[in-house]
Amino acid sequence: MKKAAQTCERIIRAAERLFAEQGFEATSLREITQVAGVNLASVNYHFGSKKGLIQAVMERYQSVFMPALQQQLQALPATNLTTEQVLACLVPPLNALTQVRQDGPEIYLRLLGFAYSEIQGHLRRYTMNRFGEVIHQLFACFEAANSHLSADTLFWRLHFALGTTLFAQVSAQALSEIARADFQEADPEHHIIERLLPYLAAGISAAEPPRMK
Amino acid sequence: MKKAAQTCERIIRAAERLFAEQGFEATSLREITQVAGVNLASVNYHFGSKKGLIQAVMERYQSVFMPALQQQLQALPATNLTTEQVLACLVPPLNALTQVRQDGPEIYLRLLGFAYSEIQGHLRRYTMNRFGEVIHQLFACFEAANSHLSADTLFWRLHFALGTTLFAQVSAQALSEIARADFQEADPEHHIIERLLPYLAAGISAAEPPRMK
DNA sequence: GTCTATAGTATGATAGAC
DNA sequence: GTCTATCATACTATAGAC
Repeated sequence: MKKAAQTCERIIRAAERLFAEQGFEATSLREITQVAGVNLASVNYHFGSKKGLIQAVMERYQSVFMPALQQQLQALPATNLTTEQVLACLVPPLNALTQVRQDGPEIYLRLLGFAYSEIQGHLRRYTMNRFGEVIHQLFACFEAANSHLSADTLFWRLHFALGTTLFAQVSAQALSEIARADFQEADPEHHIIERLLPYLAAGISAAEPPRMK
Repeated sequence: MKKAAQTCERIIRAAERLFAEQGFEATSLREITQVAGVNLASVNYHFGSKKGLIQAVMERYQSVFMPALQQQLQALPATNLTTEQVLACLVPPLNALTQVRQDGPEIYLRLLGFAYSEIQGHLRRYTMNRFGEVIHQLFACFEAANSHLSADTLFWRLHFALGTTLFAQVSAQALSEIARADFQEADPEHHIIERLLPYLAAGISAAEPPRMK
């Protein structure tokens, strides 16, 4: 039947918007099905459970983002890597998410942020199982670009950078409103990523501080 | 009666631990009262509502942290400020939170993180009303230390830095476990703040990138 | 101040008619 | 595949006895 695919898509599109706005736990199946204009029971029919729906939503983005990232990483020069170059690899895969949905890049980062801060352990496990290899490649590139740093310092800084990005996106809307009021900034959040990259690159590559005892 | 103060304190101490571990929404009054060993109804008797309890928990920390921060800021030199110096002002007030509770510094940062990412609008309003002046002083110091940056760039970067810090603390436990496994790091999370400061300082003060159109 | 009992509401999930 | 109706469960909050 044609109806099924239509219902699935309506559910997915409503769910990803609401999840990105409010987080996973704060969004109820009732809300999703109401916005989607479908019956409450259809979520469980098509996705088994709320958890299944969450994974289906993430899968749509990861399956575009991760291969695109892999491609970018492989196109990097083998020597003289810079942190800026590696960070720049993340931008095209992010922009490619517009093919999933018009505002796909923002949606995906927000979903990631909630996945990380809510204790959705199953999501982290699922991502590492499915795309662990790409993630490791990305780490290796950062290591190549930062040979002046010890492995543990780089590890922490990369997670700081991930945290900065996710947090920035989750609070992007609120911050944009404040910024607009304070500085007459017309820019919507499209350019947050441009503001972010210099900050991230400088933070990641900062000289290793003397280790105090 | 003596009983009342005891009950209040048992509730507060249980609540702040659970809130810091799981977030505000994910922690139920049932869980809190069970851990505290008091009756379910006593929360509403003593604090009026769950929202009232949340504010009482935050107030205990803010009322120590904010005056200490104000004192640090006033002791800063009037000229030649550096970003590192301003950031360093945040450390003693944070450490002072051990007087609220042994693990007060970690607890407070985690509470802040959840307050920020969950849409606890009332918390933000309450904090700005109560301590807005100190926050503005802090911003002014960062401006003085970064005259090479435009006001809007600095605004974004300070929020990035706040995000980095909160996110780092919320994921500190998970990251510490991974780090311990990967690098035989014995350090518990005590030193996260030391790892954080160089990253933050470099990110905040990074040269302004050429503005692309 | 403390307790029991319960009202009132919202959730995820499912059985069964169509 | 879709719907209605409902179950089982969890939550915040409160009334009223002690």
